[in-house]
Amino acid sequence: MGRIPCCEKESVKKGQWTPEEDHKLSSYISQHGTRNWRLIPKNAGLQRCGKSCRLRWTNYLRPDLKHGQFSDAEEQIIVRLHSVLGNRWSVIAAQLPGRTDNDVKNHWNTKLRKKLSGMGIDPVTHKPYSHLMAEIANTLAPPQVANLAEATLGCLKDEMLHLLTKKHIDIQFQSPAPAPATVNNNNNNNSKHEEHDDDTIEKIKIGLSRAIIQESPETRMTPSNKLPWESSNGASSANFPGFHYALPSFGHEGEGGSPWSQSMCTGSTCTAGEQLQSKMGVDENGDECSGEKDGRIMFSGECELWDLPSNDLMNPLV
DNA sequence: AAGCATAGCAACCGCAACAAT
DNA sequence: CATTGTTGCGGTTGCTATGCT
Repeated sequence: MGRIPCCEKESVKKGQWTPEEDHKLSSYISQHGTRNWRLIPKNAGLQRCGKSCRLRWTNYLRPDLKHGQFSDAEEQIIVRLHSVLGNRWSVIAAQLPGRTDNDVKNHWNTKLRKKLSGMGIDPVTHKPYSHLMAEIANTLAPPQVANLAEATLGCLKDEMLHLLTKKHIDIQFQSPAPAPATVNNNNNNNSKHEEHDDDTIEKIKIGLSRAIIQESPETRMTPSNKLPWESSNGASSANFPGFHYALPSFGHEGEGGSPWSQSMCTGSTCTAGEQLQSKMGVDENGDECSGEKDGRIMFSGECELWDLPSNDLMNPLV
């Protein structure tokens, strides 16, 4: 039972396409168009699944495709749109002429995600890791913070180390620190890798403690200050010329809801309703928030998180 | 020079949305 | 309105090229 297959699997070829197959598909489509992908391989004399033909055409053979490197401008658009739309690659690709969703997705996964991480920005939420940690600490009760921090550090250790290093915070051990009280106390099968992880996490803990001491709450994250994850030589802005995250200020008191919930509408976690509210120019309370301002489309519930010139958009966002 | 690790890219798979009947 | 077929999308895998030890 179940769904019928899109083609007879046993008589269908898989894997890399040959130039001959490409030629057959291209010439067939140039004559007959792309109506009914199921019939195209049969009529074009190809031992391929219709789905495979469609993919090959849309991702590689289409004459309007660009095949070269992504430009800085294209990268900026991807990062900006990803911060609002999340992994909606087709919508993002629609703003980049000649690029496919597969191209954009691959470029994100292989380059941009790492680039952002290297800048100390979480590629999922597009918020600096330091913000995330501070927001967690602000939101949770102390015992929860401790548990969550322990778990989070394991996942984010590389990015955290990078961030602390960039901030010139000494993360070397000065005296042997006591081993963290983790659940992993199996004394016989501790691999070298696990020891290294424990060391790394311990270093991060120390670095974070020093970071907190070095930066009083009054001096951090004020919008007029230099962005906290920018290196002193401005390397981050050099990576994305003209790219700018206008950070929301840290609201500790006197604001409705946590800073976390207020600024969450920036990535894949954003609900469709929230995105729509953003696009419609209202925030969750119905107050005017985003929309078009001075010829620039403003996104996100914070109004400031990022902005994009409206003529940058090739196609209306769905 | 050989072996291994990593990055980049092309392609596949399963699911969901949409259209036609 | 229900069913069936088609298309589109996003996640994932696997292959190849390149770099490193």
